[in-house]
Amino acid sequence: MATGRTHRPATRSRGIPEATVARLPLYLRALTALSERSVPTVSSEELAAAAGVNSAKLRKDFSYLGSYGTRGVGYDVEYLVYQISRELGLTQDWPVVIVGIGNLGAALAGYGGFASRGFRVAALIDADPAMTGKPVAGIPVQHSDDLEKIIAEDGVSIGVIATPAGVAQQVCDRLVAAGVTSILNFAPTVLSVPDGVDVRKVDLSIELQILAFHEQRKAGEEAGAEPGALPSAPAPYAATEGDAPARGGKGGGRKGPDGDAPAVMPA
Amino acid sequence: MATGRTHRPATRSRGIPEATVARLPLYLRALTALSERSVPTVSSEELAAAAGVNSAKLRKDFSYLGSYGTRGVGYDVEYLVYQISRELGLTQDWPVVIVGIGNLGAALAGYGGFASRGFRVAALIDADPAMTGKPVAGIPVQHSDDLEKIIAEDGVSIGVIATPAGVAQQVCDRLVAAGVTSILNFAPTVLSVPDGVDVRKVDLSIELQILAFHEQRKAGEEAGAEPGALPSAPAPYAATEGDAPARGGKGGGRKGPDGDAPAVMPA
DNA sequence: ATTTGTGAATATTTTCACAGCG
DNA sequence: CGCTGTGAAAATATTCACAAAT
Repeated sequence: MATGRTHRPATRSRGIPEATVARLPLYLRALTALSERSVPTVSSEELAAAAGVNSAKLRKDFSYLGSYGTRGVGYDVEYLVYQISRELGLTQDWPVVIVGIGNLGAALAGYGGFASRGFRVAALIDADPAMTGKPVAGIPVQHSDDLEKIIAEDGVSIGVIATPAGVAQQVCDRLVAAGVTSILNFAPTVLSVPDGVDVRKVDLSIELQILAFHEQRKAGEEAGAEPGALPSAPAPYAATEGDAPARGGKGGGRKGPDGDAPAVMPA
Repeated sequence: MATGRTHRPATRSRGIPEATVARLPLYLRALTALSERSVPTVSSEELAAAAGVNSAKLRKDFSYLGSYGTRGVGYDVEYLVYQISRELGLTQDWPVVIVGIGNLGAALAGYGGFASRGFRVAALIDADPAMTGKPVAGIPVQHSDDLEKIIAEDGVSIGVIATPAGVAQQVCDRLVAAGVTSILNFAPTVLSVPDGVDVRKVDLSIELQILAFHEQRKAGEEAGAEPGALPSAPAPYAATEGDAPARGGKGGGRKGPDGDAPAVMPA
């Protein structure tokens, strides 16, 4: 899903399925909340509800980690918090650098959820000289000229890119060259990285588009058809020509000077 | 994946698989970039590379939309942009409200990727009276007292929650009561919503945790075992007791006053 | 009595590989 | 030819349902 190319069966290693890995943080969050309320044990049913999944799935997920529950009783909260943390690698310290300190970068820097897990914001990096030295969330911003040095000195292996899309790839290249092997990308671009480097992306507008899709569906279903909008099923095989840009029409093409690519994203 | 309970076959309607829907925005972005460079056609191979997927998957995805390509040639860029936009519901205008105007909310408000698709930031809402009237990204912040009125007046059906976790559920409840049926949640909480309301979540720290998992794997593989860290396979069935919080130990339990739950997230 | 852990059944997603069309 | 569109196969993921454990 993120690794370079065909390489290993993706879900390799001791073979915890990717889908399960993606849910572990969810369970961990729910468990941490219970832990804080000093709840000693939970059943799969309760925990599943708190995490927003169904209990069969949760039990199956946990079964990949080992037999950490007690039949007839449930799971010991503290014990499970520890086991999941360990599995996720959160029992060790992960220094992280955030590159691009605009609104988003600042939000990330101040985000409590990082510090409370094994993550430590080792440095904030921005290309704007005016930002250099300015403290954001209590951490002084450093200039991107020093990127390589910072990464080497702190032994950083995880980088967060919160720059404008236009410079994301070059920032990525520098991070990778400097030794970073995991990247969380907020810029709306596909990053290409060498094999062995993991990239995960968070694209704010993609999520909205998925919502729009479902929203549209709801509107179309609610009463046969909509006024202006297309009705439910625009039969496959181009039944809906007419107001579509005449297929193959190579001429001008609409789309103002605001299309999308250089996405303004705060830097 | 977000709808209330067992209800409809999830991937219902004209039956575009969820996995495909989730990739359409990706294709759209790549196509828009091509469109801006006035590229008239693309092959599945090229487009797949630009979108970061493999070409068989892309062709399969497009096959759910209809036969929009030309054998031996490829896909007409403009035509495909239109078809995907329409499928995603982006040919109509979606007014969106953002609740919680901290760093994150401000980043979202200024995010170019919204405006460039069918999304229009109809209002920014914050509970802090000091924020009221202050323009953020050119839009004046409104007070949350007026939330219901704003949603009704603008016919908003999509809401973005960027508040602290502690108030996310109540904000959600108000949004839903006021008529919002799709929610994008950035607060690290599981929101419960009535049937028929879609929720998608973006959790910044979850993504990092998934990266940490893979990062840990890399470290463990690279040379048999690690110094301090656990080696690759902590055999199932609790082989790894010892430094774990004695199972069932109900007493104190570690965990400072910084656990996680009330997550500080900027408001 | 409960509630876990898990095989087996089902559903979904990805990938292969090639017929068919332009 | 080259490239799409798609059945069929393979791989993943989810759900069922119940035996086993406390």
